Amino acid sequence: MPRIGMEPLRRKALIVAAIDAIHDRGMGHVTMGEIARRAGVSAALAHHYFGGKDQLLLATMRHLLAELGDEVQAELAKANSPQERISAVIRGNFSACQFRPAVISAWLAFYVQAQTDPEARRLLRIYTRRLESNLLHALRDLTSRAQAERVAEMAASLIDGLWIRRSLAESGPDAEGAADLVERAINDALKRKDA
Amino acid sequence: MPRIGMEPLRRKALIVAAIDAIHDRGMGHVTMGEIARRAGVSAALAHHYFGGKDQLLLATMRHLLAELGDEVQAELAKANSPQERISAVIRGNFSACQFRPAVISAWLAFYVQAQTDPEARRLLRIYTRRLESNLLHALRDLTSRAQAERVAEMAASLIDGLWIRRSLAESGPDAEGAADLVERAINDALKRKDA
Amino acid sequence: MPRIGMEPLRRKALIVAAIDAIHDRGMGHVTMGEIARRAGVSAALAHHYFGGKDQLLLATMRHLLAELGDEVQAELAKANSPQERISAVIRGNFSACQFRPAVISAWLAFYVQAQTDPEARRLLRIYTRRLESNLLHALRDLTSRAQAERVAEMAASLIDGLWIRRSLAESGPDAEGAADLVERAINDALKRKDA
Amino acid sequence: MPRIGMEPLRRKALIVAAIDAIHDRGMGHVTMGEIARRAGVSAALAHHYFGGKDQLLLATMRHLLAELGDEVQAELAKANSPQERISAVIRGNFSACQFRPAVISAWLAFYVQAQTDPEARRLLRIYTRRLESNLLHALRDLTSRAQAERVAEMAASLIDGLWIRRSLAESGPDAEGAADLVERAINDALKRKDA
DNA sequence: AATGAATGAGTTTTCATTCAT
DNA sequence: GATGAATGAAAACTCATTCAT
Repeated sequence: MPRIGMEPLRRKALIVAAIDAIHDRGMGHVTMGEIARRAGVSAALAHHYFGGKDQLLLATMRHLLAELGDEVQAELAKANSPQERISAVIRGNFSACQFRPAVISAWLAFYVQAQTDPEARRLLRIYTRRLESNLLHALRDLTSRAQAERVAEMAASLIDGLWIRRSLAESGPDAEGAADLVERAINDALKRKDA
Repeated sequence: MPRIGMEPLRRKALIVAAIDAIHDRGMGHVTMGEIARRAGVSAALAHHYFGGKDQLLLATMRHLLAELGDEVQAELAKANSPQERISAVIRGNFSACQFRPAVISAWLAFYVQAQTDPEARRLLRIYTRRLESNLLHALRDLTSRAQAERVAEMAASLIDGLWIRRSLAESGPDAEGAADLVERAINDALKRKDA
Repeated sequence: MPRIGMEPLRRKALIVAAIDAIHDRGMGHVTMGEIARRAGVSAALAHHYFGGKDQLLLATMRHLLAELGDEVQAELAKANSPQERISAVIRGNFSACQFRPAVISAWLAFYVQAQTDPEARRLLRIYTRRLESNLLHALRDLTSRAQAERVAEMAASLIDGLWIRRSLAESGPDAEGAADLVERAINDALKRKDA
Repeated sequence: MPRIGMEPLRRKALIVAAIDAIHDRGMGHVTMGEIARRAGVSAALAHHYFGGKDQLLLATMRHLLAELGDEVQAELAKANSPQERISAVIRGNFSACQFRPAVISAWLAFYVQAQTDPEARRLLRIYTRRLESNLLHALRDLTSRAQAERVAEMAASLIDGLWIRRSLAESGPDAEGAADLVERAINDALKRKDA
């Protein structure tokens, strides 16, 4: 029962299905058929819209990247001080929507993909740079450039590390706890005088 | 020309080949044939030795895990103070052999694997717990139990995060720099009085 | 924006597109989608007009056949002697419109098609017989029936052979040269006394 | 029941099966599965040995080309005069093994293939040049260079044309008749004084 | 012990064709 | 009349795995 104007809806449905499929089956075992089935369409349609498995996966990654960017921006828009901006970046990264198991699985899978696929690597580098740049920006008002860079790198690594550990955790730190942990580490680091 | 006593050598060669293959082709694209070719044996032999692809991959993971454990133990054996023990755990985790791109790729791939494969998950949890336990042990002599736990979690996350970021870096933090970064964060955290 | 009276134009455009598509992609790789795209319509429409891929291809063949017939008839209409009629048949077969690479490719493809498809075979036999009959007719006034038949067969084969070779040629005989070659061969054959 | 040393046998069987399959189904409809089934092996094995459909088809073409070359060489080896050499080239091209319907179909299909596939084109050009060169060589002892070239081109075209017509014929010229027809045309052409 | 031979099961991919609008 | 949407069916291709030697 084809209706017109379905394309964007199907694309979105396929991307959402891809995230879940990656979580459930593992990147190595996702098939177009599986993804399409979850999205309620035929594998042929998924091909038609995305051109192939790899491109569907990259589109999924771009979607995740954009969503994360939006989430951080939304938090930043509400911030009124350097402290609040730091907090906003951190909380954006740990927002409910990002910290879901399926999404974490997908991010991890893309990190793996990026080891071999140049386009995935390029996309992931954008995320990496943006995170560091956001942190650096907020820290610049609080300390020296040299220390700001060190702290930003530490904070970015910590965020990634908490994500990756979360993927294994039965319970582990919830989003709230993770954000607090990062903020505390930043504050501790900023107290250091000699840096 | 089969010779006696070849089995352990073949197994080792296959595991090393698996690590490289995962790095070069990506976990999703490694094949028994590819691994066997790199190891200079037939796919049938790889199968014969390990019983199947999944088991070869798990054996590779166990190998990595054991190697990391040995490396940390070797560092710890040389340590004579709490501070040195902390440093030993960190440096063990960033040792030259562990911080090679191919090895990082493989670890990442196993994190992904662990999302769906219970045995991989079990093995990875062993690593996680061992790391935290090692850190906790060293920190117990320097601070309160509550703070030691918080700092250990932070340090463990930081180590994982630096690994994952390293996998994308063109240059990124070298092993030395990564270790320093973690030690500094631990020291900063320990200075905090209220915790 | 559908307008009335478009059907014949669409049909023609699709047939022309089919010829080009066969040339560019090869008969084995032509798709309805490709042909329709070249003709600027949807695949569904192509289907609607012709009833299916096979029928579009057969229509294309009929078009080529008709065009060749017309061209030979046009030349014949101007001929006033047996010699001129022979020349007319040959020149009709090598007329500019027929000797284009895309058209040659299409003819070749239909020869292949005819090996398995009875309708294509039937159509191609019509061409074959018409060519031989045209030649025979012109030759009957110049020699014995037996020799006329032999020469006609030789000439027809030569025409087909020059076509097929032309399809591979970087330069090869142009239409003019090809026609001269055939005429000369016919004249040489007619000089033979004993036949 | 795998035995060693099967590879060459399988390759040959697959090539023979490919020729028959092309004849029966038409190049556009041959499938690896069909060819493999005729050869009595799995489609996977055909892939394993040839790497893909295109390459199996090219291998088939190379086989046909080599066979034709051998056949002409065998005839040439027995020839002791220019006249006999000409006859040898012609008879080699129409030898029983070459003039079988399935083989003719395959050749035709490769002509079509050559319109789009550079490798097929290259291979076919080799055949084309070899035929012309063989004819030219034999003719050089009988007439001027200029006339030898013209006659060689005519003869080569005639050979190709007789093949292509044969592919449609219910009866048509048998190998013997085709060879005679070409020889006669050559002799007629050589009688011409002014060339 | 080791391997070439062989395949079945499964995946991606392609495409003619159908249908609601 | 014309098309975007959608798919079933079939094809190429991949690969872990088995087996005779």
